[in-house]
Formats: sequence, C-alpha cells, structure tokens
Amino acid sequence: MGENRINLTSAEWNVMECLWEKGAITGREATDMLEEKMGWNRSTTLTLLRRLEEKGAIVSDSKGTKKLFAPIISRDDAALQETESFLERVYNGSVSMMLSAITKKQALSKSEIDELYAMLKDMEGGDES
Amino acid sequence: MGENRINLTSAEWNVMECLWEKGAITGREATDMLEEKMGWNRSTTLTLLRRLEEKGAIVSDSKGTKKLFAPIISRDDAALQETESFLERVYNGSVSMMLSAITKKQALSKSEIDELYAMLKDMEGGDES
DNA sequence: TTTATTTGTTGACACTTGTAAACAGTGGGG
DNA sequence: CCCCACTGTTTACAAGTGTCAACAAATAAA
Repeated sequence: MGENRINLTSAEWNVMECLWEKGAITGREATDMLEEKMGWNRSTTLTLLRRLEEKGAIVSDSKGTKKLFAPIISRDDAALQETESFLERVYNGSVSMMLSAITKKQALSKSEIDELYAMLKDMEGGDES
Repeated sequence: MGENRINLTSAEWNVMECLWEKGAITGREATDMLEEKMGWNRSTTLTLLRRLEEKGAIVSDSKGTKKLFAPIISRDDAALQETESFLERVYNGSVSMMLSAITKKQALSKSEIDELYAMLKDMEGGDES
C-alpha cells in the first residue's frame, strides 16, 4: 500500500479513538459519543469524519440511509508515525533523550518504571535475571 | 515564571534551535543560519522571530539599529511541554505504552537500550528499601 | 399524506501556520 | 547631501484546523 503519511490533527485523534474503540460506528454513534466526551456539536463530528475519509484514514459504507464508518489505519500505525515525527522534532529522534527529559522533571510511577524495566529486559534477552 | 503553556510550531522549533544553540543572536545571524539550514527567505525568519516574541518564547533587545534575540524558555521546558501533550494525545500519557509501540516496529539500538537501562536502574536505586 | 425527526452534505468563518513581498528607517560612502 | 545596503516592520495569502449553521434527503410519526 502507498497512501501512507497520514497526519491526524488533535481533533481528529478524538474521532479516531472512537473508531478504534468500537471498530466501526454509525454517524449517530459517533456524534453521540463525541457530544458526550467532547461536548462537540453534531456537525463538528460529521465534518471531522468527512475530512478523515478524505485523507484516507477511514472508510464509510453507505448501507441504506445510515453510514457506517470504519478505520483504515491502525492505532499503532498512527501512533508510531506521530511518535517518529515528534521524536525527530523535539529530541533529534532519541528515545533516551526524551526519557531523560521526562524523569528530570517528574518521577515516573513505580509501575511505569517496572513496566519499562520488564520491556528492556525482554529486549536485551535478559542478561541479569 | 508563570506565562507557561507556550506552544511551538514545527517551523518555530527550527528558529528556537538556533537561539538555544547560540544563546542569543542578531536578526542577521538568524536569517543567515536559517537560510543556510532551511533555505528560508530572510522575511520568513524575521516573521517567526516576531511571532516567537509575541508568544513570549523569546525576548529582543534593540541596541541601536540591530536587534538581539534571546530565548526565554529553555529547551528542556519546551521539550517537556511538547512531550506531555504528545504523550497525552497519543498514548494516554503512558511512557511505557509509547516505548512498547516503538519497539514493536523498530528495534532500539544497543546503545539506546543501555542508556535507558542505566536510567531506570538509577531511578529504582533511589527507593529500593 | 403531511409533518416532524433523523441523518448526511455544503458552505462558512475565524484562527493558525508557513512563506514571503513590499515598505520604511538609518547609517555609511561617495 | 544623496543614494545604497542593511535591518526591521507591515501586509498578504494560501492551506490547514476547529467549529458550526443551513440546507437537503429520507424516514418515521401523526
């Protein structure tokens, strides 16, 4: 596939979260959810859905009157792309530089630390049980 | 310090990088650097400098004809703020979730892993007992 | 079948961002 | 003293974003 490089705006992320959570939703469900969660006007949500479809992030299936929207790009892919451009822009692409910046200001929670630890151990192949 | 919540755009980051690198620069130096590095027109750089001053990210000192621009916010602070909003938006504020996403697609370099490891060990050591 | 309601489509508008041309003050050379 | 090069200020403009109101098609309700 080639239509990559899809860039989601902040508002669009909120819409996508719904799609990813539900898998596929009708316009009604979307407007309800986002009215609830974000206080958005119906039109706002529908506009965002249209724009998302235009940029190829989702597809819509018009069965009868109602439309069904479903995500094309996965949350992982979207997140990863965001992450790459973010890391590049702010930390010259270095993860550890970011981690260092974070921990300099606010401590990570114990559970967060544990998780990271486990992850790294895993990657390394665990040389230090 | 109270005028926080400064949000830098992608283009503005490039300008700030110069300021952070040099500490303080004249308009001339800035336009030269960014013409070199980004291919920007003189006006573009000057506009960005103005906007950055408007949003309180830098200050200018008009000594005689030439202006001297200097950063107000530190790179660390700017980076941290970006990081927070980014993590929130994309990973629900979870660092480990991000790390996991990254490593799922591309392996971190050995040195990157080592660095992270050291950092964590350091943190953990603090509240061992 | 009229009318009210639901659902989708268009048009709009203010604001931000990226880029730059046009204009203006000024200080040095000739 | 006049003009030029240099530096800074204004104005502009197209795209992108966040938000909706208006309008239209279709359906359910009266």
